[in-house]
Amino acid sequence: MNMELSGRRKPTPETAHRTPDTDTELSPSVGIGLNAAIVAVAENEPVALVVRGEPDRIGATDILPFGPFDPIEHRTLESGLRAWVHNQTGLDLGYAEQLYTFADRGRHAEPDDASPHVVSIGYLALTQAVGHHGLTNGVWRSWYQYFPWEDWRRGRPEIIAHEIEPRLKSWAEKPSAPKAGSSPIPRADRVRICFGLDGMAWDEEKVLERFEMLYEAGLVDEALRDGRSAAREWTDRPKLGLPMQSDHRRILATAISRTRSKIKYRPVVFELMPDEFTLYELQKTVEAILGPHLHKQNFRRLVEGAGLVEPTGDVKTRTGGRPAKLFRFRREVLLERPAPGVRVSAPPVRN
Amino acid sequence: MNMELSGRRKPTPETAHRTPDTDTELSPSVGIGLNAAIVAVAENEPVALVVRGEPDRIGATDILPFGPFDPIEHRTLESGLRAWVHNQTGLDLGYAEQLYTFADRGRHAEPDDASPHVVSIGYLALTQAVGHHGLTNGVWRSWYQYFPWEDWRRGRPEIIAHEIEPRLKSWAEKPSAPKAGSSPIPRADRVRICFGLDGMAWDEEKVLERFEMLYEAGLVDEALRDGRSAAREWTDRPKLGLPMQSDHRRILATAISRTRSKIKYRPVVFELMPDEFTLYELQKTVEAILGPHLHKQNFRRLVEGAGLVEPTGDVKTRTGGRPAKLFRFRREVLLERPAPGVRVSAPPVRN
DNA sequence: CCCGTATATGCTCACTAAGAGTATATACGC
DNA sequence: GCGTATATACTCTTAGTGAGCATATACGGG
Repeated sequence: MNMELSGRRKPTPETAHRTPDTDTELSPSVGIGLNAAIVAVAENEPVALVVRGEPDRIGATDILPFGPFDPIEHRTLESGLRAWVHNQTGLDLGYAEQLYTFADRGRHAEPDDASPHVVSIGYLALTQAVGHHGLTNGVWRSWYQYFPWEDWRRGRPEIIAHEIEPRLKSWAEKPSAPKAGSSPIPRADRVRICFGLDGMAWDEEKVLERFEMLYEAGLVDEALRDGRSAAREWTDRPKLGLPMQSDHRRILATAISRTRSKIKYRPVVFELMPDEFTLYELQKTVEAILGPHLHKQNFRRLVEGAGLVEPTGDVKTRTGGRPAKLFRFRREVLLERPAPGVRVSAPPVRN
Repeated sequence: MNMELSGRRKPTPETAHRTPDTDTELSPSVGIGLNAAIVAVAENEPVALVVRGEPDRIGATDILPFGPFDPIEHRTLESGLRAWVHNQTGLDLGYAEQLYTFADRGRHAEPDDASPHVVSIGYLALTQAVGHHGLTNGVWRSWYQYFPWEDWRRGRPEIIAHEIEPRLKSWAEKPSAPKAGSSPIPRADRVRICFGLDGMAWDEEKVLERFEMLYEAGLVDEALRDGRSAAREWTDRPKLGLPMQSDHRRILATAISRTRSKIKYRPVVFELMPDEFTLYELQKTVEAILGPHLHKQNFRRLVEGAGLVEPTGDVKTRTGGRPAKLFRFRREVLLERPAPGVRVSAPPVRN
């Protein structure tokens, strides 16, 4: 509501030099877009649901399901999102949470100021890739296709040492635009921290920071499309992951960050799992999302000790070895602990 | 950007039953409001900056600084927020981060459907209460005036046992509206978890959940104003904290939640501190925000061991005892650790 | 001037959680 | 039947954290 925004009253009589112009239209020509990053894990591969559109000027075809928010038709932001996702993909979302509201990027992309400005509200949804109830449109794509530098499952991805590290280091040597206010952290340090260079630990949660740094350095296609000068300055700009249309790749990066962080203190992994699963399957799912730094015995102790799962009594055979006990999510843990999750801690420095 | 929202292209040709009506106005009549929860700590009291308006229909006068987002004038959401805050209070914000975008509450408050619908984007800002550069309007109010049940500094607040617990328990006995989909957690369990009843631990981060539960149960004034039936059903509804106009109290609750959580993994306390401070002052500030569950010696070991502070060499005398060493924030910690913060863990169950 | 008090600071101990290694059990395939 | 792959159990070590005790230093009152 924000009644004071609806033109009834001025905020405070004594207020300052400029008060909100509450008697005229608010935020003229601002559209609100709802974007869904729908995440699942299929065969140990973390995937996101994308729909394909016509290639844009940088050849990006992939789009996250989206649609404008209509306050008449949609009771809430989230229900609007669910409606759009259903209409575009046939999927009925389960778990969904709001991520972030973006409005400040890509203004350069559309110099035509008559076009409406858009604020996009990103959502994260978690679901099972198989047993998706009625998917009619869209494909599941590994999120590491868009962010190959995030895939540490087979060790440190080579793209970091070969492509990213040298270019970011040369970018760091250029002077950054001086910002007003406090002394900013030098670029070289930001690079080190973001990408875990020179002995710094790799922090798997910094997905968004890394993508934004690559954007700022002009190293992802979207930066070129948006007319960022840093992008034009490269003579040998590599292809760092698949681009997406609009700022959808940034929203997906936010979704990955949030998923990686939330899995540790809320039992959201189970949104990605079938009803029954073995502990090994659960571990593989967690590793698909976080990276493979998990010790099998400790993982087992962790999830059982935290009361996150309970055995069903059945076993799964044909695993290639001793049959594995089947488990299910133990819902009662929600009633017992304030923040249950797969509390794996950061891996040691692996460079 | 979001070019596909700007009327240039349809999302996907093969897309489903209904595609976004991109040829007409997007999200008609949606205004975007920017709201700032500006937090400081003054004399060991956590405070928020509010401006006073005319009383609304429930007598609420307090408003968070706010204003509509204007995409022409404001380069980014955050810069728009800073402009509004400056204009309304004279304050130049330092640290600010986005909290959440609200759109789904209080529709009942304004049955006049011709009034524009508003989406409000909440921001959290942290600053020093003293040395505020040029505050011309607005007052600092303890955030516990709005959320007295959150103030555990003198033990468990009596308002929980006297007012909240009995009423929430009787509310929990009423049947909740059955929701479609998965089996929801019973109200009684939600109450226990939210407010740490019956031996459950108090989780100081659940500020928003608690406020929303009180709203849902009709126990805060805003619920009555919004015409929630649960609010009308109470014959002896108590006054649970000061109400605010619009949904600003909810935004403040979100801000407190975020502050309490973020202080643990990012060095944001220092935004609230003067340049030089004693460890005891730092501890008191942390306790003002989180609650007083800190062991002095361990706190000291924690912040020094984490490299968060460094001694200035000076001491502060007239402390009533041995002079205390003065410290300052050690900025280099940002370059060393991925997630530096005052990593205090949850207090033991205290009921 | 000395001593009580309040605060600051240092040290130690116990308990727990987490990383990592070793050993044993059980099914499947050749 | 036996090798192999996987599941499961047990143990060791180390780091972190909660908590208590001891000591240092200034201020104020008798």
